[in-house]
Amino acid sequence: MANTTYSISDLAAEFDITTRTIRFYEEKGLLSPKRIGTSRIYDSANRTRLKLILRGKRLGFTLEESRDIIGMYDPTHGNVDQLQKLATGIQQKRQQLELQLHDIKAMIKDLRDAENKCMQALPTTD
Amino acid sequence: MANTTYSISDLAAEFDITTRTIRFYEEKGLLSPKRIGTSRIYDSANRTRLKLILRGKRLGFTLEESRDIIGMYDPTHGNVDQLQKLATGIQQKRQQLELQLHDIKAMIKDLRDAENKCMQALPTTD
DNA sequence: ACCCAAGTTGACGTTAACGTAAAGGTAATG
DNA sequence: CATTACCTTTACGTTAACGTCAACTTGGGT
Repeated sequence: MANTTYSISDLAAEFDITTRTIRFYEEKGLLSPKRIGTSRIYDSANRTRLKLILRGKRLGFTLEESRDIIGMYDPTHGNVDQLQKLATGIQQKRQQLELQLHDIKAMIKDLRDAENKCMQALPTTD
Repeated sequence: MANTTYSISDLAAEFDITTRTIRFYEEKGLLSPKRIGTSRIYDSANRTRLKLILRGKRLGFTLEESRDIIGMYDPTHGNVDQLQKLATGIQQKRQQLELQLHDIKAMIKDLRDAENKCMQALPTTD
C-alpha cells in the first residue's frame, strides 16, 4: 500500500495557500506532520485535516474553533464523562451551524430578490 | 406615523454589542445615522442595516464585504452600465454563498456522524 | 565539487475589528 | 446646583492570522 505523502509545498500548491500558513497552523496545534530529518512529511490524514481547517475558515471560524470542531470528529478519547461532554459540545456546534445555515439561506434569498429588481430596472432586449 | 428612533445604546443593548462597535461601523462607512446636536439618532432603516452587518459577521464576512453586499440591496444607482456591473456582482456573491451553503451542510453532516459515533460509544440506559 | 531549489527556524511587520481609557459636553433629577 | 446618566471625540492598546525578510541547511542533478 503506497501510502501517499506530501511535502509542505505540495499541499500549499494544491490548496492555494502559502507554506507559511501551513507552518502557522502547525504552530497553533492544528497539524502535526511526521518529519524526515527536519523536513515535514504529510500523509493523507494530515491533508484531510488541512482541508477541514480551510473549510472552517471559509465559514468564518477561528482556528481555535476549527481545532475544537475537528477534535470532535474522532471519539478516541475513552472516558465516559469525557464522551458526555463531547456529545453536548457537538450538539451545541451543530445548533450554531443550523443558525448559520438559516442566515445563509436568508442572504441568498435577499440577493435573488436584489437580482430580480436589478433585472427589471435594466432594459429588455426585445 | 410615529417613526420610531433609537439611541446608540438602544441598539447596542438590543443586539448585544458595544456602542464602540456601532461607532466603528459608522467610521467604516456602514452606517450614517442622523444627528440631534451631536447625538446619533437611528431610524428603522439604520437598524435594519445594522442587522445585516451582524448577519454578515456571523457568516464570516469582513465589514468591507458586508458593505458591498448591503450596497447590492437597493438599485438606486441609475446608470445602465452600473446596473449591469451590479447584476454580475450580485450573481458572483450568490455563487460564493452557494458554496458556503454546501460547506455548511457538509459540516453539519460530519457533526451528525460524529454525534452518532459518540452515542454508540456511550452506554445505553436499558 | 558545485549549485540550486526547497526545506528549516527565528523574528519583526501588518491588517481588521474592535477594546479601553481619557477628557469633556448636556440634560434631567433629587 | 450638584450629581447621575448618557452622549461625544481622540487616541493608544490588543488579538488573530498570517506576510515578509534574513540567515541557514540539505538532497539532487551536472
